[in-house]
Amino acid sequence: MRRTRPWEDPREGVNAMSAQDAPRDGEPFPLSTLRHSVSHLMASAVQKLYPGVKFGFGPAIEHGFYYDLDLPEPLEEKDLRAIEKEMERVAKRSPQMVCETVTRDEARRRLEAKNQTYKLEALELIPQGEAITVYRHGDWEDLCEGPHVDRLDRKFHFKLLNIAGAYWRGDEKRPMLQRIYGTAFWSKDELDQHLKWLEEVKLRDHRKLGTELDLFSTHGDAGAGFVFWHPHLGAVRRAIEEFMYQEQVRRGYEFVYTPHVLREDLFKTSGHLENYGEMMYEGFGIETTRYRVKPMNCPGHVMIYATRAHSYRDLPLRMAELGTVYRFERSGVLHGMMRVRGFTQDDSHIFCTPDQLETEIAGVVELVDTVLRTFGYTYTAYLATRPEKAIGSPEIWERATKALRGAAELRQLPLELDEGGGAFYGPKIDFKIKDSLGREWQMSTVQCDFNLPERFDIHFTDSDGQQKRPIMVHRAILGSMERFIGGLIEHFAGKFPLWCAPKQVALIPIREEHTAYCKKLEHELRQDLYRVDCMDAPGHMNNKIKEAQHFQIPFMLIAGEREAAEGTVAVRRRGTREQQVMPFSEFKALLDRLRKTRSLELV
RNA sequence: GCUGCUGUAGCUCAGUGGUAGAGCACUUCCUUGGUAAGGAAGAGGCCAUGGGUUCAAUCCCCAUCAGCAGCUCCA
Repeated sequence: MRRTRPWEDPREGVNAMSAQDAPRDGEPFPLSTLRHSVSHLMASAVQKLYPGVKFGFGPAIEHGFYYDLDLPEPLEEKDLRAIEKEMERVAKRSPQMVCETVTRDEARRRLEAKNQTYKLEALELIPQGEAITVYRHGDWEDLCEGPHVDRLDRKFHFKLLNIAGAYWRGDEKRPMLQRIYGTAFWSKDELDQHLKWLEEVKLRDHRKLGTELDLFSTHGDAGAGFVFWHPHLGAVRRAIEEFMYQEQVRRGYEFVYTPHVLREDLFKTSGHLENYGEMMYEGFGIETTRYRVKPMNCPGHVMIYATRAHSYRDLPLRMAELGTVYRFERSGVLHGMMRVRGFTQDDSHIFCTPDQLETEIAGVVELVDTVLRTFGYTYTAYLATRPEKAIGSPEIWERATKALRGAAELRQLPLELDEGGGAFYGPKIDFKIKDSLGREWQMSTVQCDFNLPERFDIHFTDSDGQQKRPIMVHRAILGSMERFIGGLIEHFAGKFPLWCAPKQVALIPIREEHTAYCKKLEHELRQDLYRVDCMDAPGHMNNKIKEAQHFQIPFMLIAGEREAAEGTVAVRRRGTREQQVMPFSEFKALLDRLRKTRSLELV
């Protein structure tokens, strides 16, 4: 799953960008043009302040722009403020932007004169015969295809946001430049709104909430990239696992468990060692044999399939496992729960005949829809077709791709095309969800695989008595528990719906003598498997209310003399300050309904 | 892994070349309170780890580990 960042690369962000990109409000230029021009403005200001600077690329991106720079000294946060000031000055002093078409030789001559080595390389990237343009304002000019705004003294607002390293041309073998990210809008209001959004993103960060709500931890002492689930998040995970278990059993899945450590030879057979070896941890010996920790669950499931002969009547076989896998990730990419070295996939492999492929995929598409909607996610599906390097005959690719399309049609699922984006072993549909902050994530996936059945030489006996090759469908709905639930923390901002909330009910006695009543209710709810806390430690009621609120507990039940006498509870819903007195039985009925329907609301 | 930054109490963070502080949390006592912080006292730190520089290092330098913003790569 990939996260689309506020300053996401334009290749990823094209769709999101186009929506806000139409010129409006009498502005003759689209927002992306403004941002591209502001990146030029920034570059020229940097040039003024750091005369030796060399320039890389400086495009507009989804939420702003960046420019890559080669500077002898590392920039600091405070330097950005100085650059912003200089930008204001330059915009005032030399607002006119001019485009000039030049010959290739002329462009080269000018860049050489300024020793702009990266730009010279960029010049070589422009195909022969294409127009070469230079954009200039004041005494600063840039090799650039444009377009740009006409004047820099138009009314707009910008802010430089952060500094980071970035490889020249995105290639880790090339030098690393310094990248300054910024953003720009036509109105102050929109800029402020965007900055507020960035703040909100920060507040919801699952790592921050993870500490505040006592959800999970990672430990340098225990090793980077390994998640410790605390009781609170354990409850969330448990609820979601049960939900997934039920939904899958309903759809004919059967649950299996496979070992975490397997013979190295098995990964030779599966091809993982060859194709995925860099992601796998070193092997180790047990007696005279080499073993590996599994990076994927597929070989284990194939082992189970291969234990006996299968008839076409057995198929499809839908094998599911919450399979924990371990993969090597470079230290710099680790990120809270989102990018880790050990994680549990809600994995499944469907062994089916080519004829069953379409129906099976349609079933997965339906399951994806059910699950994602339960969490309030909307999503987009992408059909990823045959890449350059692929195994399997064109006919079978054709057939599988057709099955994917057919399944989507059956479920009335619109497909975006991701040409050549398939795995080498088969085509797939990926689902990108949109969270409550409007960010896109790659999550569910359903993939056809012709490779593993071939490698493990598994078959089934068809109705004509012939031995045939089954197709394996790999599918994950949540992806991994770590990444999914990490995303969920941010999606809900720690305010989980009742059914999967860490603690569902807090019971608060007004005075110590009301504890017995609260304890009784606690017991009753707990017998019905509710996660409930009677806050009976000595201390003030107000403090307990504050604590329950801090932990985003959906319901507080406050009980004193009146309630104990009448068998009622004073209910306070998360997010409100009002209380509502009702019979306990009525409250219990509300709970039951919210849990049963997995309601996203508390009413 | 790479570039830059960071690592001080459970959490959030001040601070200093002469062995440390705040708020919240925690403990104890007082307070029995009807809906977002009652009062008082107390405990808690080998200042990430290992080297160096220095009479002296939490502070300066180097390395390691971990984290943060990105890049590259991914569930």
